[in-house]
Amino acid sequence: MPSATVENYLKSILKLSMECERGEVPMGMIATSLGVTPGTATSMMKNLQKEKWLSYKSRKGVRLTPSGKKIGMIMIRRHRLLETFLVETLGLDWSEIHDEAEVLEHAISEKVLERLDIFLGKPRHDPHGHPIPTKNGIIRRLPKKTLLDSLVGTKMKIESILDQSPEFLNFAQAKGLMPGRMVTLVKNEKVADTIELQVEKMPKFSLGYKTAQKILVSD
Amino acid sequence: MPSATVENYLKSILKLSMECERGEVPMGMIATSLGVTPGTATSMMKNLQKEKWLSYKSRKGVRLTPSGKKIGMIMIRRHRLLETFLVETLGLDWSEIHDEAEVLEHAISEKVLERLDIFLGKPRHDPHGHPIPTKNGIIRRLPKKTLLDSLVGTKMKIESILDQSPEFLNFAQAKGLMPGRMVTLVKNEKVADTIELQVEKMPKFSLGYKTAQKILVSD
DNA sequence: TGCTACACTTTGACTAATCAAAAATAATAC
DNA sequence: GTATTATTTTTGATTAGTCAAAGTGTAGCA
Ligand SMILES: [Mn+2]
Ligand SMILES: [Mn+2]
Ligand SMILES: [Mn+2]
Ligand SMILES: [Mn+2]
Repeated sequence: MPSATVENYLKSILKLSMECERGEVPMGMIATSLGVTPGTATSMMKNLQKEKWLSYKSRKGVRLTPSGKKIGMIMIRRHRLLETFLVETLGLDWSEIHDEAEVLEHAISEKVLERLDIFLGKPRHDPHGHPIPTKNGIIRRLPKKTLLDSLVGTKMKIESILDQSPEFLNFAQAKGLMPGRMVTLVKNEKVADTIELQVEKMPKFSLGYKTAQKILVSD
Repeated sequence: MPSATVENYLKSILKLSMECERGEVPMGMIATSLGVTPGTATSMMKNLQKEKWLSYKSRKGVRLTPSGKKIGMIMIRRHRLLETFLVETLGLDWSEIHDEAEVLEHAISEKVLERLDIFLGKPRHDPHGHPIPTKNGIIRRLPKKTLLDSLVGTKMKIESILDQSPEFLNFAQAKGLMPGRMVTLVKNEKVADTIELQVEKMPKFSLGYKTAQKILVSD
C-alpha cells in the first residue's frame, strides 16, 4: 500500500527514533536523513499523519504510530536480509550492497522475502553486524559499548559497524575491522584524539576518536 | 536512466514487435499490453521519441531504435533471469513468479544481475521455456511450431508455454504440460475444435484449438 | 462517392513528490 | 529583554504519469 517513497520515510524515521532516544523526531533530522528540503519533509509528514502512520506536532516533531513502526520495521528487515543475500549468496563486497538493497527493498514481496530468509538460514545479523528484525518486528538491541568505551589492554569482539559509507567499509575491511573479529585496544592517546588497535593477526593501526565510536564491541 | 514506467513500455513494445512481425507496432496494441488508455500511450510515445528510443508516426505506429531495443532486451533478460532464480533457488511455483519479476526487474542492477546469472549457471531458458537473451542482447528465436501444427500420432518435445496467466499455468502443470516433457497428439477433432493429448506417464486430456496454439513444440 | 465504425489524438484535469524562496516561529546570545 | 540566528512552515511552481471525454482521421462498405 505505501509507495516506495513512504517506505523510505517510515524506515528512516524509525531508525532515527531508535538512535536519538527523544520523544519526537525533529523535522530537520528527517529532511537531512532523506536528502530532501525541509519543506518537502513537512508536507510529507502531513500526508503520513493523514494515513495514520505517525503523529505530527508542528515545530515539535514526529512520532510513529504502531502501524507506522510496523512498516518501518518491515523495511529494515527487507534491507538487511537483502544485504545478507548479496554478500553471502552472490558474493558482492560489503561496501557495495547498501545502495543495491536500498532499491531492492521496495520491490521484494513478503512471500519472496520469507523464502529468502529460509534460504539464508534465518540469519540474525546483516554483513555489517546489524540485527535483522524477525517477521513480527522484534529486533535485538545493539550493544552500547564502542571502541572508545574500553580499557587499554582489553580484548573485545567486534559486533557492528555503524558507518555505511563505501569508503569507510573498504578501509575497515583492509584493517580487519569486521563483525566477529577480536580486537585489542593497545593505546589511548587522549591528547592526540586517537587510539591504537590490534586486530588478531593484523598489523597495528590508529583510529580517531570520532571514528572509533562507530565500531560497537562486546567483551 | 529510463524510469520503471519507460522500461515497461520499451520491453512491451519490443515483445510486440517480435511477435506480430509487422513494420510498426500499432498504438492500440501498446495501450492494451500496458493496461493504459490509448491517450496515455500516445502521449508516452511522444516522450519516448523525444528521448530517441523509438520513432513514432501518427496513426501508423511505432518502431524501436537500436537504443530502445537494447533497453527492451535488457528488461527481458532481467525478467527471465529473475523468474529462473525465483523457481530454481527459492522454490516458488512457476505460476506465481511473473508478477514478482515484473517488479524486481526494475530494481536489480546490472552488477547484481550478472552475479545472479553466474550463480544460476547461465541458464538459457526461464521456467516457461522462454529464451533468456545474452548480456549483449542476443536472443534465440522460439520455434514456430505449436501443438496444432503437428500430425496425429507424432511425439513432440514441449519447448515453451506462451500463456503467462497463473490459472493456465496451474492447469498446465497439473496436466504435465511443461517445457522438456514429451507429448503425443492422439486425436485432432476439427469439427469439435479440439485435440487430444497424452503427456508421457499421464492420463490423456483435451485442449481447445486456441489454447493448443499457446504451446510451442519441436520434434 | 459518401457513410459509418473503429482507431487514434487532443485537451483538460488530477495526484504524488519534489524544490526555491519567502514567511513565521523558536532558540540563543548579548 | 531585545537582536540575531537557526529551524520550520507556507506558498507557488514543476515534472511524470495517468484518465475521461471530446475531437479527428481513415479503411472499408454501400
Ligand atoms: Mn529504499
Ligand atoms: Mn546495513
Ligand atoms: Mn515491469
Ligand atoms: Mn516468463
